[in-house]
Parts: sequence; structure tokens; C-alpha cells
Amino acid sequence: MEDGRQILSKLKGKGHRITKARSAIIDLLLQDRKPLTAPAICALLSSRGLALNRATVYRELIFLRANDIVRQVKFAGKATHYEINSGHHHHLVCMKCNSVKDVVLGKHLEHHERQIYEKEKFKVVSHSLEFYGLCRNCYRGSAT
Amino acid sequence: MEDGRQILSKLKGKGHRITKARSAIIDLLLQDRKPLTAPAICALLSSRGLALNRATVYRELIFLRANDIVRQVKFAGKATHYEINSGHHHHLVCMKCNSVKDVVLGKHLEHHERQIYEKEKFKVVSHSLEFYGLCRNCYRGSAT
DNA sequence: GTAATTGCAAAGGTTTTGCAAAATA
DNA sequence: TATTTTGCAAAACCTTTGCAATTAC
Repeated sequence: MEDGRQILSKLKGKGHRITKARSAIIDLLLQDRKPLTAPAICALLSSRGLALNRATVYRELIFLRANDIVRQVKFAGKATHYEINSGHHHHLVCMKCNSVKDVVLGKHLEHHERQIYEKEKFKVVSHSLEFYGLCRNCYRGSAT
Repeated sequence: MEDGRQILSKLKGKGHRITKARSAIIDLLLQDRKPLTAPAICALLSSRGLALNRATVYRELIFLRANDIVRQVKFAGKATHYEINSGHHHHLVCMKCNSVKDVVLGKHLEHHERQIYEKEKFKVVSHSLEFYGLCRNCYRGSAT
């Protein structure tokens, strides 16, 4: 699930409509490839000439989440972030400049998830892992 | 940093005052040992006869965070949770009953953190890891 | 034409802020 | 007494909801 057209045809296949708002939000999330908040999505689209109502954006995000196109990420800030739901990964969040970079780790956590079930009888469905620290630029800046 | 008195004397040592609100919030977080939201803290304290203003609770949580007594946890819900900042651990969040249980994993993540610095030059300071799934009770309930 | 989607306005919930009053040391 | 802390009220945000108008199919 990488290309915008693929996503749209998947939705169409399920009987959903292709609207301007829908494809614009998907395109934006595919383009930037970084988690965005709903207010940020409104602002970005607006600056590109497509002024969507907040309610529309929120409803669309709920819709895309229900269809497994998008997933939520909770960072330190107050608003919830959303990103395209492709390839399992984690995040490197810079505490200084707030940039977010994806990182892919091995399968080590699956081992923990088995362990958790054996020890606690808690059945893990998913997990979220965020690393907070200083990105390449900010770390170099503060060290020098 | 386990006992309420220890925390209070640490604060006192740094020149901070011991107030009713401050010690009540610390006691509550130490007692329940599970992450609470600010509104929940207000409600719980209020039901125990200590009605604090919301603003006071929020300001106190900022203060306790600045002093490393408390840390934020972001879960799926809308409000931010807070917990006593003791012993590094992670969370098992039940998607059905919303219960939260602490879990302590090994040092495996430190290995990843080193790797992240070597590969990305991103200097990790902390991380947050939450597992979502079904707790012992809810899993048994749905399986039967 | 029918049903899904949108905009608007209003409301709900969380969190922050200014300022005067109260409490701590 | 000198600061810090608190309460109150108001506001700032983020997010959701109802309803009528619009749009996609």
C-alpha cells in the first residue's frame, strides 16, 4: 500500500467514494511521509488552495483509520498525529526541533510479546514505540 | 524514590514548598500506581474530600514533571496520563477494559538505542513503549 | 435519484493564563 | 514578610455532533 491510486482503488473496491477531500488528505500524508496533526493537515491543504472544514478533516481521518489506511500516533504535543499505515516502524522524535523520523527495528519485540503472554497472560495485539532525543543536527549543534 | 516522604523532602531540599495539593497529588499517584489523567486526579481527590481547582492540578503536574517526580504517558484516549517517575517500565493497555498494567522488560532496547545512534546519529534520551491488547480477564472472556 | 460526504455552527472536553487572595516558609 | 501557591474566571485549543446543502456514483 504505497501509491495513492492503489489506496483509492482499494477504497473504491469496498464501495466508498473518491472525493476531493479524501484524495487530498491521502496525497498529503503520502507526500510528507511524516505524522501530521489534524490542524496541520487543515493548514497545509489550505495553503495549497484546498480549504477543508475541520470537521471534514476529522471525519475523514476517522474514516481512513476505520479502513486501515491511516493510523494514530501519540507524541508529546497536545494534538494527535496521523500517518499512512504502511510497514511497521517506530519514531525518532527530536526534543529540540520536533522533527520526526521513521526507524525500522528488527523483530525483537515479538519475542517480548510472546514473553508477555506467557508471564502475564496479556494478549498483545499491537504496540507503539517512540524514541525521544536529539536528531543529528540538534545533537551536533548542542555538542559543539 | 518510592516513598512520599522521600519525594517531599527531596523537593524541600531544593527549596520548594510542601503544600496540601502537592502532597495529595503525590500520595494519590503513589497509591494507585497507575497512570491517571488530570481530570481523574481532580475527581479522585474531590471524592476524598479535597477539592482542588483544575488549574492547580495542571500547574502542579507541570511542576512535578519539571522536578522529575512525575512523567507523562500518552495513551489512545484523549487526555494525557501522569505517573510517578520510578523504575523504568512499559505498559500493557487493555483495549477492552482500558486497564493499565506495568511491565518490566530487559535491557534489549538499550541495544537498539546504540544502534540508532550509530546508524542515524540520533541521540536517544528516553523512549516510551506501550503494548495494546487484551488483559487476562478480557482475553479469557472473549475466547470462551 | 440515492446515499455518502461536506460545511457550518455549536458544543464538549482538556489545558493554559492573568490576576487577586491565601498559604508556606 | 516575602514568595510561592491557589482559586476563579476566562480563554485557547482540539475534537465531536446535528442538520441542511452538496456531491459522487
